[in-house]
Amino acid sequence: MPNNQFKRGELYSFMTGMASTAVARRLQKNFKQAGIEITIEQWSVLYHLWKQDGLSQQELCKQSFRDKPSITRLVDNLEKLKLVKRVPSKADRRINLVYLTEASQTLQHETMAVASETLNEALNGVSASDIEMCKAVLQKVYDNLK
Amino acid sequence: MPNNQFKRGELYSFMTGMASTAVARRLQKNFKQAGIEITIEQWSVLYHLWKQDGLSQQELCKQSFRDKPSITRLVDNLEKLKLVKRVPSKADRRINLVYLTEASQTLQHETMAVASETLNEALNGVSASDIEMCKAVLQKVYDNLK
DNA sequence: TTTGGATAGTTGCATAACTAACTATATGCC
DNA sequence: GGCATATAGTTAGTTATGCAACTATCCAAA
Repeated sequence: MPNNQFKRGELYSFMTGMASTAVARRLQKNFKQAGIEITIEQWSVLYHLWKQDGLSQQELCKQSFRDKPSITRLVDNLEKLKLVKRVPSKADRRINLVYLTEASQTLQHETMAVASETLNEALNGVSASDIEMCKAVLQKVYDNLK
Repeated sequence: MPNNQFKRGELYSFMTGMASTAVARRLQKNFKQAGIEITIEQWSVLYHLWKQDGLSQQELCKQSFRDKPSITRLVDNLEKLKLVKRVPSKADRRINLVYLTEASQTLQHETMAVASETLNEALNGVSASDIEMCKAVLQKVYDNLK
């Protein structure tokens, strides 16, 4: 086994996603402060629907990197909040297509503004090239484990 | 508001900690394959006790970046598994000191080996200098939000 | 046509997270 | 001493995750 490039104390923060946890927590807090009453997990589902409405739950699984039960329950909760609606596919009755409601359509700009602000807070003082480097490493890590 | 340095599609993966989630999941899987029946959250608590045994729950909160209820329940579950033991402090009866058991002391090397392997998998093909850069960015992000 | 395998989604169970409200103990100031 | 305040830890409620087992539907090959 090759020596791992992380020293022992650094291994921990990488393993436990210290930075991304902090970002997620701050985003949640900023949503709340802006009067937006959704969780970041719910937001992440809406995020994909804003890009393309009417995705199936299966497609939401893939795009949000969650398993099927997680999506089932997130969509359950989003439906309770009247932010999405399940519509059975006519072509294949196994499939539920998930559609945005008017309420969630209007949420898009508001939440994206908060997310951008949060990201600016998080990345304050980090150069664009360092961000690019970091993104590339994280992508590589993800691909390595896929 | 300044333009944020992430393009829209990239914002998402950063916000949701795609890479660190993948690492955590893989580590959990590798623990299981090695016959180690603990969660990575439990492991992260033991990790701090291996560095210094007999920490209070409050100190575990700080070091593992969790709130008090989370630590209460993690210690509950670790105690059920006979991996730690709560000992009330004699100096201050509000405080529980958390001590490793023999069983968890022997777990240390085994789990650290699996963690190192997992990290090597994750970082395969990433240069040492890129890792340094990435670590620095993540640390900066964490500090920005602290 | 039927049967067996694959796919989409749901449900149950255990663990873990955050918030808020709570108990118990310690400490400092009058 | 006694009261206010701070600190350590627990409990309750909601949301989310992972795994395993389940139902329903589709499809293809015998």
